[in-house]
Amino acid sequence: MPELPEVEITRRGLLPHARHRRIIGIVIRQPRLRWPIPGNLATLAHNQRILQLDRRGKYLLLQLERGTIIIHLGMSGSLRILENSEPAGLHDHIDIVLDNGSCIRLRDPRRFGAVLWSEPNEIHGLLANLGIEPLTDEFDGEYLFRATRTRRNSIKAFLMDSRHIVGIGNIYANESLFHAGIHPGLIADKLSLRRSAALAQAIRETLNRSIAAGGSSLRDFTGSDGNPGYFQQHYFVYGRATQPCLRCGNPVRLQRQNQRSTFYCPHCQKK
DNA sequence: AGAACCACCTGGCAGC
DNA sequence: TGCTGCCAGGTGGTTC
Repeated sequence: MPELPEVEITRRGLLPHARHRRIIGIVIRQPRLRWPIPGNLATLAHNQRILQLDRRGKYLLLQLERGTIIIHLGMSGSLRILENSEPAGLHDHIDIVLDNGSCIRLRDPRRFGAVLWSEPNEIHGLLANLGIEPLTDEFDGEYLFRATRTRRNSIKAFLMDSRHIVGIGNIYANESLFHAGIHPGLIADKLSLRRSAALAQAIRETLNRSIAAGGSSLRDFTGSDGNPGYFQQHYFVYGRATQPCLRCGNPVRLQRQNQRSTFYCPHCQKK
């Protein structure tokens, strides 16, 4: 489920349990994620304190004293804090064992996630070409307008391209375009300055609303049977094909776009 | 340079 | 009940 809000909720949920703790071991049960987990990760991270937990786009960054553990949740990944003695499930691929008897455990059934290592002062290749963070002040209508000027693909594909903007996946691209009243098939460089401002605002509000909703159940990050706090959300268009638009009542339409499902209201969203 | 498509993997669900 | 086919929240690499 992880797009920017889910990763941010994960970060906030883990933070109080992980920060200032020392890593005393790493248990790798299944190294074959999107890329192999480095075989020497336990050695690299051993005995180091977790100084900070950052997020860049959909990547979580465990900043250690000398290096960084980079975690991506892929399509199906989730992280929880558990007692180290808690038995691991089928898809629990790696534990980062902490010095207080707990561990950070990654579950990822589809194994599209990643756990990688970055040396101090190294800019990892995966992070090197990432675009703007949509929740920063620099991201506004003018920025979006300028960034789309020469882009001839659809605005939806543009929003989902992490080289331009990070953190917006299929769900929040659909939802943001709905809230801005913009048709997902609009060619990006046809977006007016005025509508760029509406879209930038819709993106911020959609992401922030979702973070606020998920943040209300952060306590679920601890304990053996809790789900990460982002499990239940309702959407305006995503997953609602043929159902009435919550604004105008006309049926929500489903269309394939760049091999992804695109949901929109043909009445509320115009090219 | 930029856009379109494929691949990686498993689980869940609809339809038969 | 069990099989088949299709779908899924991401994204780097390849091809055009």
